Order: sequence, then C-alpha cells, then structure tokens
Amino acid sequence: MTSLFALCDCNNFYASCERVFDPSLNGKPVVVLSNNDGCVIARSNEAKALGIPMGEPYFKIRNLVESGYLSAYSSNYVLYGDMSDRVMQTLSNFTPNVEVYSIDECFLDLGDFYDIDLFSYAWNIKRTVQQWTGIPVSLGVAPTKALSKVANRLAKKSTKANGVLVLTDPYHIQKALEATKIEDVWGIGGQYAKFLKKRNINTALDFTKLSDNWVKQNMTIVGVRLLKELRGESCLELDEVAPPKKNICTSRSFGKKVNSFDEIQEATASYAAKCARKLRQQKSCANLITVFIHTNRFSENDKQYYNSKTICLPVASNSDIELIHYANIALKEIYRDGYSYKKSGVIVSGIIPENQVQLDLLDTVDRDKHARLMGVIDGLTNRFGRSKVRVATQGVDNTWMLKSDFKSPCYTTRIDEIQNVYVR
DNA sequence: TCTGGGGTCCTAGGACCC
DNA sequence: TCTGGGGTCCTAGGACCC
Repeated sequence: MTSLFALCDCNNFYASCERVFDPSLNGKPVVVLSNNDGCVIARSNEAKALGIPMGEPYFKIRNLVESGYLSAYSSNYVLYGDMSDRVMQTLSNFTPNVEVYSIDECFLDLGDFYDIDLFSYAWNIKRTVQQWTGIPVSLGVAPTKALSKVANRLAKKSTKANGVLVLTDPYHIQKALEATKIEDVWGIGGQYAKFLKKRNINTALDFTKLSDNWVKQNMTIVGVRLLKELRGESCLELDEVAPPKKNICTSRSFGKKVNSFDEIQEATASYAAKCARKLRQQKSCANLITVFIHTNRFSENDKQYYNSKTICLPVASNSDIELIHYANIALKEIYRDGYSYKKSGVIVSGIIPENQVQLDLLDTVDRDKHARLMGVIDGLTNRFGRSKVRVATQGVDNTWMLKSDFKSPCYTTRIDEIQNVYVR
C-alpha cells in the first residue's frame, strides 16, 4: 500500500489567534512577542511585508508600534493552547489517524484516501478549519512526511496554490524539490545547509542525488532517512500518541535584573512547581532535578556567571513541595552574591511512570499525603487558574515576573480573579 | 534600557562487566 | 616486547525541530 500524508499548518498561528478575537486586526500588520516582550516570534503577512524579521528585538520595532503602524501582542500561551486544541479536534474529523506535531502543525494519515479527489478533500479541510475555528491553515499532501513539508511550504508561498498543494505526481515532486532551497528543507538546519552549499548542493533536488553512503557518513542515519523521504520512500511513521517526555524544563528570563537571593529563590521555586505539575500531567515522577542560573550574556559591562547543579532525589517525585525543597538546596549551592542575574531554570530528568517509583525503606515523606494534596492543588488550579494555590517559597509579589505589557485577555478560558491561597 | 522557551535524536567515548 | 574483546550503560555534545 502506498503511503500518503497531509501536513496541516496554521498560518502565522499566534498572530492569527489574536485576530480571531479582534477582527479589526484583519489586513493589518500584527506581531506577537516572546516572553518578556523580548523579540518577535510570530508575524502576520502584512508584518512580514513590512520587512520585520523573525526574532527582531522589540526595541527595533517600537517606533512602528507607538506610531500606530503595527500592533504588537505579548504571547498568551493559554489562549494559543486552547485554539490549538480546537484546530486539532476539527482535523480529527477528517481522518482518525493524526499526529499533533506542534502547537500549530498536524500530520494527517491519508493512506486510505488515494482514490478520492485529494485536492478537493484538502480544500474541504482548509475551509472547515477556517469556518469552525477562525484560523487560516495551509495543507501539503504527499507520499512522505518530508515531502508533505515541502508541499506545505510551497502551498503557502505560491499565490497559485493559495494554501493547498497536492504532490503525488513524480514530475510535480521533482519540480517542487527543485524549487526548494536546501536550507528550507525540514531537517536541514544552519550547520548542514552551510556544509552542503559549500559542496554545491543548493536545492532539495540536488540533495536527493547524493549517495546513501556519503550522507550516512556526513549526516548520520538521520540524514539518510531524510534522503529516502525526499525520494518518495516513506521512513517516518505517524506518531499518534505523544510518548511521555524524558526531560521537562521550565525556565524564564526575568523581567528585570535580579540581585537578591530571595527573588531568585521565589522564581526557581515557581519553576520547580511548574515542572512538578507537568510531571503529574503525564503521570510521571523524576529522579533528578537540575537548577541553573545565569547573568545576562548580552550585557558586556556586567560580570558573567553561569552555574548549574543536579541533585538525585532519594525517591522519584512529582510533588511541588519536594521538588521545591531540592531545587532550593541546589540553588543555595550555586548562588553567588554580587552578580546581576537574568535567568534561572529547573530541569527534571530521570523520568519514570509514577506507578513504578522505587520506594525507600527509610523514606520519611508521607507520599500518600503529598499525592492527595497535589491532587487538590491541581483541582483548584484547573478551576481557578495558575498559581492561585502555591507553596510559600514561591512568594507573593513576584517582582521578578516576566514583562508582558501587551497581553490580550484569555478569551476562551477566562476565569474570575479570586483571592490567593497559600499552603505551608 | 531592550535579544524566547522547550524539546528531540544521534554519536562518540569512557566506565564497567564478564 | 607483551598487556583480549565484546557488550552495555551512561554522558556530553552537536545537530535538529517549532
């Protein structure tokens, strides 16, 4: 049986989400900023036409925003996550076999659909998602995942395709590969693109003509899979259920320079709690916790410092209280006075299913009690929002919190503010 | 003044075991 | 002089993704 995949990609996703709830933005340049309002991470087509590159620091576009030529939004991940769920739900009406690849991309297995009119089927998908969610999407259909990426990119770029491109005919596939620069191929990053261009491999088509051996030697087995995929031989399957994460990281830059231990401690405790919650969501526990802190690497006048510390937990855990406890111990070891800190983070690893935790005979922690408490906290968090209930170390004022000056309301999940509740 | 955050896979090399 | 060899596990580092 021949394989067939569609890649559905939301156009300018974060910017499109902001537009759904403020139609006056339609046809106008819109950008969405990274955490801390640091730089541009999403742009509407009109913003791209203004020449604003991806990753542009905010201060460089500030004039445009203040003079009213450009709308800028702080990122609102709660809103985008909820809109993403709606898009994925809609897509799963078209085939039971989907892989949610990222917040704004989804692979659809159309392996059973070879006999139908793929072009009108793809258009039907596009129209339906637009109607049901307000989000514009593009579709690329092809015999392999990598080729569906190629098709999707051209679908978006070409005015003729207008958002839908079906690549099943060998001649069309060849033309598409020829029109795709090597650096635009999925799986070819900056390093490999430079390496290949030096050897006169400039397009995806050039790449497909290389020998398996040469690619294996220079780009590992990953490169060989890509090679085969681009030649039309499917080697990447659809991953329908996301496997549990092997590492979970929560880290943020601070909204300002932080000089006091107490502030860093609050921030780090909050990140540890966030990691614990992520662990509970995937029903896992972690054996290791790493804390890292660093100063602002862009600030040439400041003394620079980076350090990290990993601690092995006596018993794998996903409790806010325990992870905060060990994060604190690690932090105390690496914290040095006299630096201006810009960022800290917590990484949990050595992740195992929560029902396979090795208990310790000398364990002094009442794990059942912890689990019940965390269950209650999660329930309250789901009802009333993030951080309404927290461990005291996480602090109250959170002066270190990231800047988010232009955030839209959480239209789809808004809840009334309630009094903060603290757990000791 | 201002520069994101969170992941994955693969390989090489060292430690360790028999 | 010579000082096995194969297997496995772990880690660090390099590449990539959105």
